[in-house]
Amino acid sequence: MAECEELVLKFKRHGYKMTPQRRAILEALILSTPEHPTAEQIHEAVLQRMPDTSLATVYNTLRELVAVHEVHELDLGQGVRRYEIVQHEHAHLVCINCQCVRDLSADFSKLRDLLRQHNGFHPVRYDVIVYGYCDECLESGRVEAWGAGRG
Amino acid sequence: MAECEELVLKFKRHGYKMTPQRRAILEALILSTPEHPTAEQIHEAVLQRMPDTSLATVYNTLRELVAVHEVHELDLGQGVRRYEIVQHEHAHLVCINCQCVRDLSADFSKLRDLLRQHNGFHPVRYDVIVYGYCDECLESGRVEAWGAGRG
DNA sequence: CTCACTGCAAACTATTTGCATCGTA
DNA sequence: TACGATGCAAATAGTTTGCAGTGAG
Repeated sequence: MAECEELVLKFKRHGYKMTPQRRAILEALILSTPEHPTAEQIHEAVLQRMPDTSLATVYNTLRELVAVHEVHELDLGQGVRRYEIVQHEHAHLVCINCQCVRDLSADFSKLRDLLRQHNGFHPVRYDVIVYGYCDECLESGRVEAWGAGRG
Repeated sequence: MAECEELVLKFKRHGYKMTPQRRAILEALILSTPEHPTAEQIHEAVLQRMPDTSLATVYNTLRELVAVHEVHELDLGQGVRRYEIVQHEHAHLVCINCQCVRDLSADFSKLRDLLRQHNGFHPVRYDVIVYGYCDECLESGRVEAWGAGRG
């Protein structure tokens, strides 16, 4: 897995030591990035290879990866943070029924233009989240009151 | 405050009883919406008029307001939820230094178009967050390493 | 007069931290 | 070998919940 070695090198380049736990965390992260895993989910994946790894180590490593801008921490309004390897610009589609998360390629040029005009704020990062229902939920009838909208 | 009576009526219309605590919460929410207050901040404001109001009541009322779509709950990646009265479509500008939050009027038509093409997801709500630095922070020199970006 | 709402305190959940031990560079 | 990384358990912070008493409709 070339992608993994790349990430390992980047990590070392920042002065961090490479341990088996950290390598397992990086691998789990790469393999599960499309699912936008939580720290817990990464921990579960890591446990299969390194049964004694603690959740605290996962959190610590993730914090370091975020600090060196190799990983994005996502707050998608679910009360849990999710993580993804830094990649091309995209929006997140969050299903408010099954909580799954998908990517949607999109460029934020219009938003950037708007901010360029609107003096007074200096953007660093964009987070575009769309809440709604995924097809799987709608088709399987798991969403009851879809369309009614009464609380 | 006409806006407040309107909200009170909407709230009653959903079958909820109106209590002095709830009225104070609605008023605090209307007055402080531009600041995108947290539950704590709303609680503090409410305490000035109703000194015995509990934080739990604030949370409960906010949950109900969110359920009937009168209020939006915002998760801006700060570890706290913020609240705002539902209003016109806009993006949020979040200062990663002082944590202040501003609105930016913007329409999400391009994003909607993109989603219409991209079958497989049924949008309900859009959340556009821009993280960066506000002018106040940059001008006052409160941001040290601005531009360097080294962790 | 009833049942939804309240305050309080305890529970919960996600995340962080302190500390003694371990292992990479 | 030295010092950063680890596991564990305890601490923290935001939010939710259970319960007995209160008050809006």
